[in-house]
Parts: sequence; structure tokens; C-alpha cells
Amino acid sequence: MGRSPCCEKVGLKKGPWTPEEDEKLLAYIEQHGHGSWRALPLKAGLERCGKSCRLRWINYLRPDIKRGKFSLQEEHTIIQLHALLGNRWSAIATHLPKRTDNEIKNYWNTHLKKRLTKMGIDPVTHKPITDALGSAANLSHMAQWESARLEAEARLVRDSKLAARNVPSQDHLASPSSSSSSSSLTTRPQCLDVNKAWQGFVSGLFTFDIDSLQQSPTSTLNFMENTTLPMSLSSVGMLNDNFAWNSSIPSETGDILKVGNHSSGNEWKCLEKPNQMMELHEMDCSSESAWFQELFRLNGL
DNA sequence: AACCTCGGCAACCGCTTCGCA
DNA sequence: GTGCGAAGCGGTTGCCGAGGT
Repeated sequence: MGRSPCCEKVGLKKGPWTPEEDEKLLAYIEQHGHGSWRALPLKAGLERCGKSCRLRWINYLRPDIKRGKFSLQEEHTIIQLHALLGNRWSAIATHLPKRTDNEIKNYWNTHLKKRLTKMGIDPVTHKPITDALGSAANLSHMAQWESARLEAEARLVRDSKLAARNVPSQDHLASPSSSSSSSSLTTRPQCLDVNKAWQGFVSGLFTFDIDSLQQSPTSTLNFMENTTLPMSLSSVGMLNDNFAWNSSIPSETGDILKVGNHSSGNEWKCLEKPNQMMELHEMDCSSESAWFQELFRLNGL
């Protein structure tokens, strides 16, 4: 019983790759392309399984890989996309084309998850961790937050029922699995009180102009200016929730993904990808304090 | 100097999804 | 529609180096 191995493992090498193996794999792929990964090791003269070769190529040898520290911009993109997509690392990696899913996953697990936790944000739900915040002020904010959230959810249920009765058939959302209407995405977010509550909660940490994010339901924020931190940590807690406002996700290809959630579900949609240039703002945020300092600086604190 | 601990990351494992016959 | 092989994906492991004792 049991699953058959992906390839004949007897005699196959495991563990770290040697420079010679890298050279062989690189030379073969440059000359022939990878073709069938299963057949590749034999043709390339490698005593590895195809899977191992594929991983080595994708995560290390591919010429278009950017290595080294993640910029603050990249970190924010990862956080935002994680809030939207969860642990779908390959999906996240598509918005950071020079980074591999493995690298992003590792970076999340070793850096970002810890930072969010330290800030009192649950890295899984991207919501504030209540029991980690003991002060009365924080509890007050949290109560305000939770109350508004529940109210908003109730209203969403109500509104979605109404919308279900009155949904136009047009659907131009990018998501192939989408079966929802865009109508809810072009209306003003319904839960501004929630945003306010959240804004109140985070105001002790950051002063983000959340209202400016809400000026347009599908407002596009561009990182080019480097003046506002779009959908940053304050908004992370809102993402992937029923009442999140529509906003934009930058990608390193220069695309700004406008996203919004469907009022009748928890499903996020990509609305459009205006082809705008985006400058990456490289910063040394290796230490946690530097990271926070940079956030404060960006937000004029 | 030797040992220990811990963090970071490359690589592996096994499950899921995809594509084709 | 079904079965099978290949590829993709995410969770986990284990090695290695840096820092601490």
C-alpha cells in the first residue's frame, strides 16, 4: 500500500545540491528547456529525481530570481496578499514575480508572522489578538471594533439577500471562478462605522488616513508617490472579511490590482489590472525597530 | 575553545490538481 | 466519465551558521 514514489529512488541523491549538479542542470535547461521533469535527470546526467530538479530550478537556479532582503514594499505586498489569499504562496508569488513561493513562505514564517504577532495582529486571521492586548484602552477599542464588526456582518447578510434578488447578470471580474456580480463592488463600502472603529483602534499605533482610501469604492492607490502607505497594517485586519472596503494591491509587475469583496460571500475578486509603473522603494528594514520606524516615517509620525 | 541554542533557509514529502488517453 | 501519470503546491524537516554561555 501507500503512494508509489514519484520516481525510482534507489541510488538517487538527496540533500543539498553541489555546484557541479547545479551546473549540469543549468546547462541542460539552457540548452533544451526542462521538458519533462521526470525524464530530465537522466538526460542531464543527474542522479536526482525530477521533482528535486524542478525545485532546484524554480527556487534557486532560475535566472529571473531576485535574492536577498525583501523590501518594505514587498513585505507589505505579502502581508496584504496573505490577508486576501491565506497560505496560497504560489498565488502570492505571482504578484512578486522575482520571488519564489518557497522564499515567500519562508520569509512569512520566519519574519512577518512574528512581527504581526508582536504587533498584536493574528497572522492567520489578520485581526487583532484580543488577549494579547490587556490595557483598558485597548479593550475599549476592541469592544468598539467587535461591536461594529458584528453589526456590519448582520447588515451585510441583510444586504446580500437584497442583492441576490437584484443581481445583474454581467460579470466582468477577472476571477475565473467568479459567479458573483460586480454590482456590490461598485457601491460604496457598507461598513464605514467598522472602518472608523478599526481606525480608532489602530490610531494608537499608526495614523492612516483610512477615509482617503474610501473616497472611491475602487480607489487605486499607487506606490509611486511613496507618501501614503496604502492598505498597510491598519487595513490588514480588515482584509478578507465580509466588510472590507475595496482597494488595490500592487504587484511588482507594475500592475495595481483593484480588489473588492463580494457582499454575499467572503470571496475576493480581481477587478482590473491597470498597467501602471511602480517604483520599488528599497529600504533596509532588517531589524524590527527599523521596520516600525520606517512605517512611522512613511506616515509622517 | 568547546558546547549549546536558535533562526534562517534549502530541500523533501505527500497531497491535490491538471491534462491526457 | 474514468483512470493514470505528471506537475504543482504547501507543510514540514533538517542542516548549517551565528550568537550566546
